[in-house]
Amino acid sequence: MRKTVAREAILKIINTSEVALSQAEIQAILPDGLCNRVTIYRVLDRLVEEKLIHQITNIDGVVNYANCRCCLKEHHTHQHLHFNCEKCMTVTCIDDVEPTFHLPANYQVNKINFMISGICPNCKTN
Amino acid sequence: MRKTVAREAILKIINTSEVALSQAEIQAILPDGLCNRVTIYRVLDRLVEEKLIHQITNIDGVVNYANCRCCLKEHHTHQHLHFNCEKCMTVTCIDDVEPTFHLPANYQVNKINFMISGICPNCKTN
DNA sequence: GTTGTAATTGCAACATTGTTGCATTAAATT
DNA sequence: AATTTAATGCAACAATGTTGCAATTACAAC
Repeated sequence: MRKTVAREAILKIINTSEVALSQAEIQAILPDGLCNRVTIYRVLDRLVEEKLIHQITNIDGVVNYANCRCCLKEHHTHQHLHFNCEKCMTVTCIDDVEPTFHLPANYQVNKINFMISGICPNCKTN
Repeated sequence: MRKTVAREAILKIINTSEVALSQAEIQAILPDGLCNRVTIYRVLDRLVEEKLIHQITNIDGVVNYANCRCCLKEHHTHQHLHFNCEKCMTVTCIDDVEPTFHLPANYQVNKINFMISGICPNCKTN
């Protein structure tokens, strides 16, 4: 929970990004040599623990991270969709849509990860 | 699409399993030396293409495969939940639940992957 | 401001999951 | 039985993520 250079830089990248980002993408954005690859993984883990960012597993298995803008108003859940465009490869939160589901009794829910992949409106028209 | 030993063995394992299985799990079940690790990946890819099995990406990023028992009756979609127990680590189809969602206009949907992780009824009582 | 300490980082090495190119083998058609 | 081409095995690679440990740094106490 210390305010380190790596932590601040990574948090800023995520908070100013319109899309969810993977560790590799964050590393590419960070100034070269600002911190080690492993540090990024560890900072991301901590930020998720502290519930400052969301963790989203893409359909291709890669973990993405996003800010909590979309959830600030309400309760902090991940119960909204994420969309992965197969063309521009971006992962975005579909903020306004909260899918409804009903689990059989006795299931304890810890994490929710709803992903849809396809073509986003941007890529569809262009 | 040839009827090979590897293909038949892998398909049988998936079709008789109550839970979704990863490549590693299938390899562990297969008789030792029946086929190469790479062959398993390739057979699984083909079976998915031919829509004989389902592909599910777990929250931990590992891809799992399951049969289509639950979808035989209706149209062939993946629009049902999958549950990953954090204790027994199994991935199961929640057959009867079809979550509803509503995407904004102009999104083209190709794949759906709805995962929930937590504790399954079995592990909860035991 | 200096010191102490515990969190954080860098590095190297490893682990897991998945992919690719190419030569070899085998299924199935004739 | 011969032919064709899909399927396989092997080796090598690639991407993503993890771990142990020594070195560094944030920050609290003095």
